[in-house]
Amino acid sequence: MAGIYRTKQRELILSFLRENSHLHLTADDISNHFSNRNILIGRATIYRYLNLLVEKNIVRKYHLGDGASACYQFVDNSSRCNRHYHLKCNGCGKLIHMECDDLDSLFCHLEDKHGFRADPVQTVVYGDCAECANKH
Amino acid sequence: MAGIYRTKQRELILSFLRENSHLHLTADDISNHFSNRNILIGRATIYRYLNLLVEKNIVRKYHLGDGASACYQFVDNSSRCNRHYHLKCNGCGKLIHMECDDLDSLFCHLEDKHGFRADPVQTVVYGDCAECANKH
DNA sequence: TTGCGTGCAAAGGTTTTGCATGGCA
DNA sequence: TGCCATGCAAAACCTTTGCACGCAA
Repeated sequence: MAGIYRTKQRELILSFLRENSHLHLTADDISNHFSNRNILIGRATIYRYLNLLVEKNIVRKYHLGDGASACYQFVDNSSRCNRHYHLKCNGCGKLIHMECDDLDSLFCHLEDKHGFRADPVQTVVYGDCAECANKH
Repeated sequence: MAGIYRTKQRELILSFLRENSHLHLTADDISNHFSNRNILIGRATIYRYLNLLVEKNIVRKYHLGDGASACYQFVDNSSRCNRHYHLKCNGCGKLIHMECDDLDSLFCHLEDKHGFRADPVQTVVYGDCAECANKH
């Protein structure tokens, strides 16, 4: 059985994720955040705890773009991040958080008509943002 | 200038991708396919050629799910794979290729109203398929 | 013949694992 | 005290790079 002890490191990591629940953080971001403040948390601890949190559905794991490293995001059920959608621009790499009723209804449609319960938090739409699309 | 020579290896890799344009293949899949047939193609060659093909928009690169390795898919402009959408089930891992007019209009909406030119080929919707959703 | 393409090996970056130690309950 | 969690280092994994050789044009 894992995840039953409350430790300093876990509190710190979880707080950091919670305070940045609007962002997609890499394991590296988390590691750097603490090493910059001279707080020592081993990378292994970070990875182990992140995997635990993903299993418990407390954080979400993404692979954004071609980058090799995974991103993690706190799942805040009370925030709007559950109600908006993520668009990732191939041109500038920008991640857009967008609220849109049409997208809401689309996800309902997928569930009602196709039986697929899509997860807006986890899904990322790739393409080109307005600025980058104009350049082409 | 790269990609100007026609070699045996490139023909083999491209044929394999084209014949499996409905699948998302990893570099490992490609490597294994040939090594199983005692055809020697170095991994470096595979990666270099795949990157070349991605640059030329002949294949698409994905990161599906939590897996660490990237997937590649031949872009067949004459097939329907350009007109349908990909749903990935978190439960069973199944990749669903779905055609849907509502999704078509959504992508138009994103471009018309939000200026975001979404790429349906590259975008994957995550969630639970009908079967897996019922289990919960 | 020229110069790109290849294979091998080594290096690079990210994530996982083994092990002894440390710390929560 | 028992057992999980931690940190370190090493390993595992995927991908890229350097280099000498091979091969297409």
